[in-house]
Amino acid sequence: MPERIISKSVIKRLPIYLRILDQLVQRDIDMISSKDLSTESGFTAEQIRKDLAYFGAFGTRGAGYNTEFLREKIIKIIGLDKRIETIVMGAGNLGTALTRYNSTKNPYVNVVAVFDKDPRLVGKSIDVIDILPLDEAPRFIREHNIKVAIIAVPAKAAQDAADLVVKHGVIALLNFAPVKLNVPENVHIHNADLTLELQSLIYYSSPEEERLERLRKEMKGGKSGSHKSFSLE
Amino acid sequence: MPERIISKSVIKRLPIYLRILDQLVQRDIDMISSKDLSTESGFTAEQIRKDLAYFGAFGTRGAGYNTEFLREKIIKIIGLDKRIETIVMGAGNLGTALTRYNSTKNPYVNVVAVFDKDPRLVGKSIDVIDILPLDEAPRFIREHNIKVAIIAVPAKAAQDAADLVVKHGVIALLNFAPVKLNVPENVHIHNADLTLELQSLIYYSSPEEERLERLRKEMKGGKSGSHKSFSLE
DNA sequence: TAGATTGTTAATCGATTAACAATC
DNA sequence: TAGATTGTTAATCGATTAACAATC
Repeated sequence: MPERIISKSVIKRLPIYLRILDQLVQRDIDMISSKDLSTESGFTAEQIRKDLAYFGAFGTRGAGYNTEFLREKIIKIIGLDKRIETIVMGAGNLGTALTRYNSTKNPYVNVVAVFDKDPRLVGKSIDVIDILPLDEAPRFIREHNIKVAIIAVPAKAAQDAADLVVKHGVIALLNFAPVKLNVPENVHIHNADLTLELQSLIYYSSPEEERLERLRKEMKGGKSGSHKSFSLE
Repeated sequence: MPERIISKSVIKRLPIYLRILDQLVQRDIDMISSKDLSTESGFTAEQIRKDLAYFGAFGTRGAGYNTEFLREKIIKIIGLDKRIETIVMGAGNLGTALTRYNSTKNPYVNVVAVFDKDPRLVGKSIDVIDILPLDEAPRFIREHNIKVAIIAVPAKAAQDAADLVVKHGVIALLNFAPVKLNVPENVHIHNADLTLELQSLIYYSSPEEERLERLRKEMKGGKSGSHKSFSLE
């Protein structure tokens, strides 16, 4: 049943496998077992085999996976076989960092333009990528058939930026603004809210015992006073 | 049983609830139901109630949650009640963006120093935050009792940067470098690999039918030729 | 053939959703 | 009291892990 929908968790692991395969191919290693992929990726060998098996039988029993072959397969599965062109909304520090990185070091995705509303930035460029005014975005998106955009504008401007690009054909957004964006349901959003990441990390920044002690204390303070879950057991 | 370990998925949602509560408190709204929290956050009301119930009974039946009270609780649960000081390794565009954002707009976490090995950057500052040379990091981490660090250096330098900060007391890392970091098991890592985010988003950047068509084609090309999962059913 | 490793099915685990009694 | 909404238990769903037959 190829028409089964593949879960997001599986899709999220594919680029990790791909990166490892890139390195293996580069080092002229041409076979790898799920066990070795496990060591490299941190996922279990069983999970890796299962993930790959959703898409076909790409390995050879007794031998493992041919790195070049598997790499090509994953590239095609994700849809990275044609060079993907994307745009960045916002030419601040974050937009600049993302543009720089993805116009040189990302082998599969290319930033082809950056848009900003600040007239002092417009006309400049980030490496060889031009910073264009916001109102040129519609035409650019259409002409280049842009499907993916990165939102790196301030929170207040994020919904407008999203609306603008979606209106002209973008259907996948990587959102760095700390807001929940509302988009039509055919549009996919990945939120990369760095503040949230950092805050949830704080939870783990004290030693285990301290954390549990803190929780125990907080639970005691429950709204309705004493409560059965405080029992020592 | 307060000593039960709380799952990562729950912890990841807490900062989202917190942000909403921040806004509600600011707007002087003092009660909110799980239903309304659901609308704001996108999670189901049941899930929100369940998440909160792990930590205690913070609501009032028939009425909902007191925003200020719940906000305080979540702050204490995450451990954001004392102002958290963090450092950024790497003063490139990404490091600069993260420093800027988290020294002004993040209400709970503060970047207090940035480290870079480039002598041309050292001595400068990002807003009011000094860029310090790498070899001052050990002393700084100890003196300020830094527990959280953000890795924003190039891939090649990331493991060294992680080793350095961990050696001197850091136990939580937010890693932006596109590499798997090896750390002792008491150290927590959140990976925020923007390249991977972008690549997995590409999977969703073509319309559903096209995606399935692509998969069907790829499966046909399985290593070992024809294979039972290609059947039309 | 013997050894290795895949692909797949079954078992387990964990997280989400549904339902509802408790209670404000 | 009646209406609303929580907190909690039970049911479902989905994802991971284990086991092993298939096969290179």
